[in-house]
Amino acid sequence: MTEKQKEILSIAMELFAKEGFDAVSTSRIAKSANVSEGLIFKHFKSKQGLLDAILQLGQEAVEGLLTSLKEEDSPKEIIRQVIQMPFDMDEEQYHFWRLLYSLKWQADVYDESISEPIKEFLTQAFRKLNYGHPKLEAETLLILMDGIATTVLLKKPKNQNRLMKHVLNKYNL
Amino acid sequence: MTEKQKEILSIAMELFAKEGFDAVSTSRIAKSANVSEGLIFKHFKSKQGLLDAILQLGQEAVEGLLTSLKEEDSPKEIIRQVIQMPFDMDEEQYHFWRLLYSLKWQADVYDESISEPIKEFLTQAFRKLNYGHPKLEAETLLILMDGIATTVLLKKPKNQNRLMKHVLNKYNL
Amino acid sequence: MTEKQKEILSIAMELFAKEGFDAVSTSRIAKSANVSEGLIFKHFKSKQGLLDAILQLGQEAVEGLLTSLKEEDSPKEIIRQVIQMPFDMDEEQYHFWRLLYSLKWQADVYDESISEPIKEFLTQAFRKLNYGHPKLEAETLLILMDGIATTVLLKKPKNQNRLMKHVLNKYNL
Amino acid sequence: MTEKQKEILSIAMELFAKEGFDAVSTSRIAKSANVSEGLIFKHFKSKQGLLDAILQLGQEAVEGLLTSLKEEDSPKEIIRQVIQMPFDMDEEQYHFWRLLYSLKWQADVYDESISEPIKEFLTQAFRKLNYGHPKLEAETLLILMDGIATTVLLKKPKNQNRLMKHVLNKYNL
DNA sequence: GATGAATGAGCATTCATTCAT
DNA sequence: CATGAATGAATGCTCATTCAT
Repeated sequence: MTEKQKEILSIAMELFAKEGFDAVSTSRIAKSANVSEGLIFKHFKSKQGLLDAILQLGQEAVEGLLTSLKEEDSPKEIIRQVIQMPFDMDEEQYHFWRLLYSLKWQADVYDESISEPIKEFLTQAFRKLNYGHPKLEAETLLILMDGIATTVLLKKPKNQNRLMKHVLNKYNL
Repeated sequence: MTEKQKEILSIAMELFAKEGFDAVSTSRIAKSANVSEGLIFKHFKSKQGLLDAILQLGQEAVEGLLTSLKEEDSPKEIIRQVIQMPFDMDEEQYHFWRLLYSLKWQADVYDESISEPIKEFLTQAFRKLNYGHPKLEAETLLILMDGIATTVLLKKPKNQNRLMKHVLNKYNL
Repeated sequence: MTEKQKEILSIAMELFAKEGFDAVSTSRIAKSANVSEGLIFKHFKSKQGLLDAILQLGQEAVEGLLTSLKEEDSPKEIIRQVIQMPFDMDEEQYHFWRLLYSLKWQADVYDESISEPIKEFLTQAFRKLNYGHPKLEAETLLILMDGIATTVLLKKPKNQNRLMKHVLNKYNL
Repeated sequence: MTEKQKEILSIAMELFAKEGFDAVSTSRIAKSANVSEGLIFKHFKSKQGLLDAILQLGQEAVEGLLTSLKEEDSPKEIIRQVIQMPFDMDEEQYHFWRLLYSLKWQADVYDESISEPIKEFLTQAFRKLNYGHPKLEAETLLILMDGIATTVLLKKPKNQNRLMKHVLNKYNL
């Protein structure tokens, strides 16, 4: 992958994340990335192809996270890690997740495949801890994390730390 | 407001909700509503004006909900009502909220003014019930409700009822 | 049909005829016809749709010619009329036929439906005149007329009249 | 000329012939010929240069045909040879002539230089056979052959042989 | 109130072509 | 000889919007 290709991907992800896929034209991406508009299409075939490439890259990063979850077997630690997830993102991750969350609202794109394996881990963790409805408990926690991610992505709230501790506390962590 | 105006608003809300504001052209709205494209601009000045009119109408409906909260003074009842909110929406409300939630991700549009008064009610309710951090507790519950609303709007899950009961149970309701 | 629509059709036909469908951009047509480019698409949906509208119009004109052939029952007169056809075209017809002939070479577009009924008339005429192979004779004459039309459309030769008489003479007319 | 150059020429001729010069992009030629797009421009300077090279090659082949006509001095044989020309083409010739015929309709490209010397031969042949208007007769025959070539190139008709004999018969051959 | 003709800017995409390697 | 990254202009087409009727 060329330097320019990376530049295009990074700039496009940022713009898509901030303003939405439809609201950003390929011409703007080209200008922001200081390349010709044609180059985008040479490398990524279409605007959609560009988006796909971005998602592909993010997907791979996400899978890294999952591996670390997989290696953990203390149930408390698994729950703790899931709760902490949305609270530490670097700039790159921030853009990726913002993009992913905004895409969910576009027609047909909703895709739960990312959260499905996490739900599995959580369910087992809650079962080990003898929760009454481990699956429902896992779902509820994931939904809460979804809400937290949304808040973090949209409001960048100042009391993130207190919020995190409050949630950890709810699960006796 | 004429019959045609209502028709335009309703159709536009549905399309915006399902596919996103940017992804729906005024021409498609006109065709779907069986009116001329010109009429949309006669009545609503611009595409943005059309969106504003939709949001205005929804806002008024939301304020109705708030009034009923205001008249309630049992803290448990207030919390119960907030938790139940996302679980019973009719078709019209469904479109409105889906639109509102999708708009949050567009540049600059984020607007917490709707949830702010609810947060106030919840904080007071939790305080009356002697929760340790009533404000944080209110924020957390609202975030959870946000996550639940997202799930309901995007996945229309089948176990809505169990989920609702599970959450109510967490707050001893 | 608006004045502007007619203008677009006429200008487009001329440009397509002179330079070929692919070689003429919709932007050039718009400029030549003094209308906005958008208008072309409002009225004719696509560049292809514009071409179709042109062909449609020409087709109707051609069918007029056929009716006059149909009413003729002297075989000699039928043959004479067919031979004379390519020699008297006004400017409008000239453009139409040039366009039609140039389109034949584009992939897949070849369409003999126009000449088929004429071939039928000619075959019967030659049969009445006791030609040995009336169908083959009709085909040959049509092929010759095709060649003549090509010459007339491309070279606008000066000796058209002599050529016409020479051909008429070959068929004892 | 390298193998790759020949490949490019051959593929390009076929595509130009089938779909028209304008309708075929250099990128498609490159892909079809399994070479890089850059190579086409290295060898042929421009898309037009590529076309010129193709025509050049064809021209040389045509001149071969003329030499054999030149060596024939029986007038009947000359006429026979001209009539037979369009009826026996191999694949390569077929593409070349289809391309040449399609190019005639493009602006300005009409070029009679190829047929001019043949017209000369025919005129002399008809004169030797004491036809009344040898030049007009030559022109008419060439026009008929043009029509026949068009038919053969576009329709690949099944009765080519009967058609050829019918024409030969018209000239007592 | 309602239509539909008309616009001009912008869109994603493709084009022929150049050039460093 | 050959590639493939890179360009900038042009393409067909859609957009939100205006306006005369």
